[in-house]
Amino acid sequence: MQRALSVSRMTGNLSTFPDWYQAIVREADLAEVSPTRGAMIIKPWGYGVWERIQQTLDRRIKETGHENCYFPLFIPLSFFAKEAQHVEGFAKEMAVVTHHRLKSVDGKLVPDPDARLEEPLVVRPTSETIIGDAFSRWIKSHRDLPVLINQWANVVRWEMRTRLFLRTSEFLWQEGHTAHATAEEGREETLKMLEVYREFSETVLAMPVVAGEKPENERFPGADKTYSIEAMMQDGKALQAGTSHDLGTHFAEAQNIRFQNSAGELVHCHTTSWGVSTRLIGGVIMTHGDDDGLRLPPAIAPRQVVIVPMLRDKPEDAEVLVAGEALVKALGQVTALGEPVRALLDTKAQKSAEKRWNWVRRGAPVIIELGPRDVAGGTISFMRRDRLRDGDKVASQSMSREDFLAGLPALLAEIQQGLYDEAKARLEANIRTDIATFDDMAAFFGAAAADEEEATAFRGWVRAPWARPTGDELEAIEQKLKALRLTLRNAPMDQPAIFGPCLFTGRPGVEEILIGRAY
RNA sequence: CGGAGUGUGGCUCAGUCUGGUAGAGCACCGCGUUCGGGACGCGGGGGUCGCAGGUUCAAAUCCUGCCACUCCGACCA
Repeated sequence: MQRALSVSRMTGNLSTFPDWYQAIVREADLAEVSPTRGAMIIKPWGYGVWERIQQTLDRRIKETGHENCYFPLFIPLSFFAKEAQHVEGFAKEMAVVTHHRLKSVDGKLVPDPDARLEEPLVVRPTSETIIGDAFSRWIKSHRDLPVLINQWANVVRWEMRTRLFLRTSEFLWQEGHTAHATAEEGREETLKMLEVYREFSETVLAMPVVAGEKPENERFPGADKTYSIEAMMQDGKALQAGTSHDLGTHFAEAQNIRFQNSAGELVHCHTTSWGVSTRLIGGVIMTHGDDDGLRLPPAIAPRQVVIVPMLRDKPEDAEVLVAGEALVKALGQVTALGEPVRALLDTKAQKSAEKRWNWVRRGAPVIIELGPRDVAGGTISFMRRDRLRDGDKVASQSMSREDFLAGLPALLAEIQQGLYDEAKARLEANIRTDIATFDDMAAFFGAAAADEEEATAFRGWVRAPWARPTGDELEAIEQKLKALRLTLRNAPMDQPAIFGPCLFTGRPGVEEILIGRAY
């Protein structure tokens, strides 16, 4: 069987998975590496996916009472000195601006030594510090609370090794920042946004996740509690797809965010922050992609229906194009998944066969081939990207134009749901809950695997009770897991009533935790 | 920063050991025949062979230095 991609994601072992991922990013026209180290160029189709993510998530952020705003890209260096854990967490990956002018020296452009900034500026790795500073001025009274804001922005983290969408030195995200009067309100906000992310990921991205609390060692620098949604990729690895942090009063104390309560006392706010990034696109690729390329859930597909006109440099071409334009218009009148259908007539001067496969690779959910016979007969011939093939053949179907238009909302909803169900089944089938000892777990993850093929085979995750150790004991466990290339992912929100013994210590368990390999 | 590897047209790579006019497939351009399941024929454009030195009549090829990238580790939401 011919594949659209030159690389298969599943060839017995998963050593080709990274190649497959890169092939999709390139061949689905999503992004490319840029001349700037570690940063990516997001191409129109990839950016279109991001815009869909923005639109659908932004609506949810606003529906939960938040407002958008914008803070500066540059943050004075001194702002980071205020919260010790925070600076320790980010110090090693900050881009710093030290000069404001270039100078030509011996024909080479260099920063002008006379133009050194009094105080260096950090390109934001996240905005808690500068937003907290604003909060300290905005908030005086309990009547000012809560403050609920969000910003869509780019941030920079100077990572050692980068991968398109998954870890880049610059990435796009949204970061929500809120301030509350009480610990209880802060906790509620943190969990509310975690739930927004879970619902968004599952219904819009069709990407099932496990929402839970991160263990102490994986917390955001300066947070009381960090929660995450974790998605399982097709190689069995975990992708942290979104985080929500209960910052307690750490940042409020460091930045003097205080208010007078109704009793007249001056007290610290409780703050939160939460974010998702362009990494989600990487998650979508590794959740839904197949050997023919990307498969986009209709909710985030920039174009849900693409019409490829069958043109042959003959007089009837004009009729086909007219019919195609009319069809785009008619599709725009159809409402699916709560919005007008996004359709495109691909008039690019390219062979139709080529265009068709380009849209297959890009993951357009429904691809219509519109030829003279369809125009004459009033029919629509189309293929579903989620069920592209029937054996070796491309599975194409045909129906009347009326039936197609009437059935399209249900079709797009079915594709959306089908992609979710497929991923959900994979997630559920690959969380082992029957592993009771560390050695059994090590064996399961192929610690003793003789060859590379066995060592890189699909594993999934282990979910097991643990005693929630802390400090040095947790550190030791982390190191032990690291030797197996494993990490603690999160303690899922849905916990049973009783627990077996701790996988690591043998003591009575207090909750269940997920363990797996991660991106 | 440690270990390994790779730098040759847009992409994937051959050629390097054994120095002798820079190649293939795909992609791209033109013409023709095709076109509703990834077409074919003929013609064509495009590369200072990562960079800088050196050896030589002659360097992609040999020598020296440097740089970049990839993978593994370290690091990392």
